[in-house]
Amino acid sequence: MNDPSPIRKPSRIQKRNRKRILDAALEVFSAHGYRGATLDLIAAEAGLSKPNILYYFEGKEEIHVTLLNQLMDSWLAPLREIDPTGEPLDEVLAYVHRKLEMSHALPRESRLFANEVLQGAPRMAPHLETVLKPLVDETAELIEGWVAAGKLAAVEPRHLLFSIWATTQHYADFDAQVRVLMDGADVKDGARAHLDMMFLRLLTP
Amino acid sequence: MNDPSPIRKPSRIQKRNRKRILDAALEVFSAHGYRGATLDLIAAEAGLSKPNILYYFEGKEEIHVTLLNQLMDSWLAPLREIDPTGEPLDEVLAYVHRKLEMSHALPRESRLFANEVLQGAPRMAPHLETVLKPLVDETAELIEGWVAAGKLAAVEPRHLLFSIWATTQHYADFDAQVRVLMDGADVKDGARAHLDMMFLRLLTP
DNA sequence: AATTTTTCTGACCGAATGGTCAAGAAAAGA
DNA sequence: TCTTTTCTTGACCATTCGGTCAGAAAAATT
Repeated sequence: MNDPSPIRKPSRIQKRNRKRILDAALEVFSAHGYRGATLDLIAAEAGLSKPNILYYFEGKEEIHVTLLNQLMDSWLAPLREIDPTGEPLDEVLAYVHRKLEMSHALPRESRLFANEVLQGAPRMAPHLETVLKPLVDETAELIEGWVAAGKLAAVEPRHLLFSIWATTQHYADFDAQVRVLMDGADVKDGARAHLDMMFLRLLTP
Repeated sequence: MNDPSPIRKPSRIQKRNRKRILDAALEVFSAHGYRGATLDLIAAEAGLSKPNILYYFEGKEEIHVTLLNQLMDSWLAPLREIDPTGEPLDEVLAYVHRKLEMSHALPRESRLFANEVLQGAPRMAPHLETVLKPLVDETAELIEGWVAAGKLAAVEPRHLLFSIWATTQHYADFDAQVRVLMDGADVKDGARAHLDMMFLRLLTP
């Protein structure tokens, strides 16, 4: 009676406003962390009143969780695109490129994720277990197969993935530091060339 | 009159309690971020009353800033230890080891730093400019010299440093994720072997 | 147009939080 | 021992924050 009915499909206004709220929340959560973000800030950013925010979402936490759930999918997409039938070296390097591209195109998402994991992933532990882990296990097996077939140099697949994630997301997550140290210089192309060489040298059998 | 005199040298009790407070604050700030940390939590962790905390520090922010300033020194120590007269490849790989070792021995410090930079380094921007940047500029020149002398493969020094920081600190900052994906397996030795190989292959001329 | 349903908001509320203060307890100094 | 200084705390305070609610405004439905 006081709720956007969970049965009916969402109205035009509902779709528009939920989108506005989630976009504003992404901005605020990624910039201030979960505790640093306030409903008032999100409301202001969204151009809506605070009670109206709470008309569309049950509370601060639900907004955050919704954001994280949505993120997980797009965040893992590049990993899912690795083609088991492709040329191993090309596939991994293309994955590095996709991750770097995402870090550049979606820095807020990267920081939202980083913030959550930094705090111990209190609101995302189940997702890590049920969504991320199986996908990583599968990918690890694939890479092990490629290594065994002599298509890639001997690497521990999970540590390889950690290295790829760490180096690509670093440009989004530590942007404040990168900007200080690279003042003005073109970061993106330099990063791409560097990571390309690094993983090429690491993985060439 | 209400302040630990800034002129006199600190008493035995002052030294002990300031240390307790900073240690407790490191624990709390690194686990919850600046906003998520509360004086009550810090006080409880330190085993002191809240007003007593505020007898030794002017406020929450001063504790945080003190912590960051102290951190900066020990954090950059491994970089300062690079010997310009040493064997280039050995020097860089030893630096990687030191950073990985720190990530393992001082994860709270790593997360404190990560938290701060993630939020845009609001309380540390000056330090990054005045302390970190000059040191990085100097190190970059050193590495460029080594590259020009054919002692190292051609790399962009700053991106190399980013890669080293990102990959080593990842094990502390994203520990929650690493633990999920590596359940039980020995992380430390695997990481060391992996990073060793990665940077060896990258930097071998 | 009349009615029902959805969307929106001003005014509030209780809890949490950073911080203050007067005065007591403990050390240190004489 | 007596006095002074340092250290400690219970009781408060003002603000912020997540959240509620009654009812107004706007859409949709009839």
